Amino acid sequence: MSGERRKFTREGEERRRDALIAAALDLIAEGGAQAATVRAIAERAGVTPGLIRHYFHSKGDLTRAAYLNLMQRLTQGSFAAPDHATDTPEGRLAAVVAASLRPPVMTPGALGLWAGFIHQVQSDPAMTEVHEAGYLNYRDLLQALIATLPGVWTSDVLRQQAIACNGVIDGLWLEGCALPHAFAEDEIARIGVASVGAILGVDLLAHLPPVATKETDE
Amino acid sequence: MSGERRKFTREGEERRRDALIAAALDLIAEGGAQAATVRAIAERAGVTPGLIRHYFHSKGDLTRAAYLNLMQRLTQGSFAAPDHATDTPEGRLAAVVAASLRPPVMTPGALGLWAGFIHQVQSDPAMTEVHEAGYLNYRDLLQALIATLPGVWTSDVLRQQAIACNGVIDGLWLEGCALPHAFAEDEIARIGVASVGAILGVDLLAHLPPVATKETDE
DNA sequence: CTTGAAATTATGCAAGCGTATAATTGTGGT
DNA sequence: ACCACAATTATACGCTTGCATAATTTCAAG
Repeated sequence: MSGERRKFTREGEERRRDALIAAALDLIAEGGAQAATVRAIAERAGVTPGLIRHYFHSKGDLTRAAYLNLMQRLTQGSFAAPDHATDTPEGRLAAVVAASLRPPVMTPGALGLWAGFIHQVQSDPAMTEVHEAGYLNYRDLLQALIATLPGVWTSDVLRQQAIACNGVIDGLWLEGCALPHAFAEDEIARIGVASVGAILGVDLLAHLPPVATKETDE
Repeated sequence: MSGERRKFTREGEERRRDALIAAALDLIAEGGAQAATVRAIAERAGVTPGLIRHYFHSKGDLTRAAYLNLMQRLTQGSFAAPDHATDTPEGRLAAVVAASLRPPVMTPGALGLWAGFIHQVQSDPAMTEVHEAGYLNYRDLLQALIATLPGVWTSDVLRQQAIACNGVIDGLWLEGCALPHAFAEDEIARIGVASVGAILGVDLLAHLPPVATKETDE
């Protein structure tokens, strides 16, 4: 009657690490950083707590790995265009902005996730570096896209435009995540595309890609 | 030799509540929500932990009160113009935007503080309400300011402009808080004023108020 | 079929958490 | 000068946390 020892199967190291990271991100998104305890993460990943310390030197290590993973997926989600049939610079830019302000990038869970890391980003130098790299990477991609637009600007102006566009996108992303029901369907994406266009002096709204309805990606 | 019982003085209820709230906000800003334990808050406020439950029904109660306090101070910080000698609509708007993107509103601690509450804002209906009210209040003040600008727009366009302007401000605030050293002195404020101007089709940069140097506010 | 190393589980520990409750102390009214 | 009451401190309890370590199980190689 005494509890039998739990059966298990050996998995590759990579799969286990990924599963643990995914579990941690899930929990942070749902319940904040405080909900991502060692025990909860293990349970969600289908293992026992001790295994975490077998794959990660400490909980902080797992946290850092999870944040890196998150940043990569966020940038990819915005810049990996699903089917940008449009081949004009305006069309590509509008597609990136819209993708950043729609699911699955703009999601209540995404905001909680991001917020759950902020303090560690500010206090842990290693995470500050990851954050800064991710931010600058996103902004540089955006700036490269802006540079393809018709018109010529100095690199200084270009930089300021990229910062400003990145700002609108982030700010609208934030508000759309925080108060989803305060806006109409796809309203944030439309406002974002229009605003980026206004900042750059280009009409982007005409290139707003339609919201994907039920496409099974793959 | 056994520890003598600690001396204390009675304070007014309001002062004690304020002190506890201030201590909680300090700790969250410094170390995230996890650092704001009952014991740490009490120590920071100069009292013993039990007193918290004498003034607040639970720790969650204290947290809610602290968030309300924070939101009020943030809005006030942006809209309580210090010395807006400028009396033009453009000048007033530029002053609000600039104030939102300078200390003491734009501060590393402010971001940590805000992020520390996000999850509770999303899960606790009472805090969702406080957040939504604070957001809409800020946006409405902004929209009222925009409406005083020359030119006539439909209320629909006005609403979208307010959302967009609020978005740039929030986004730039976020990035300025998160990566203070990634931008030049007052660069964020300048970009913010310029971007809001671009979105509204008005030249606001000419009205950018100078950064206050050493004025002892009072 | 055995064996041995690696992966996984199980158990335990010290510290910290929020909360409840009892014991004291300061203070204004009489 | 006292006294009662509210403000404050002190103590204790049950629970959870991250981490360390020992005991087992899987699985591939020989």
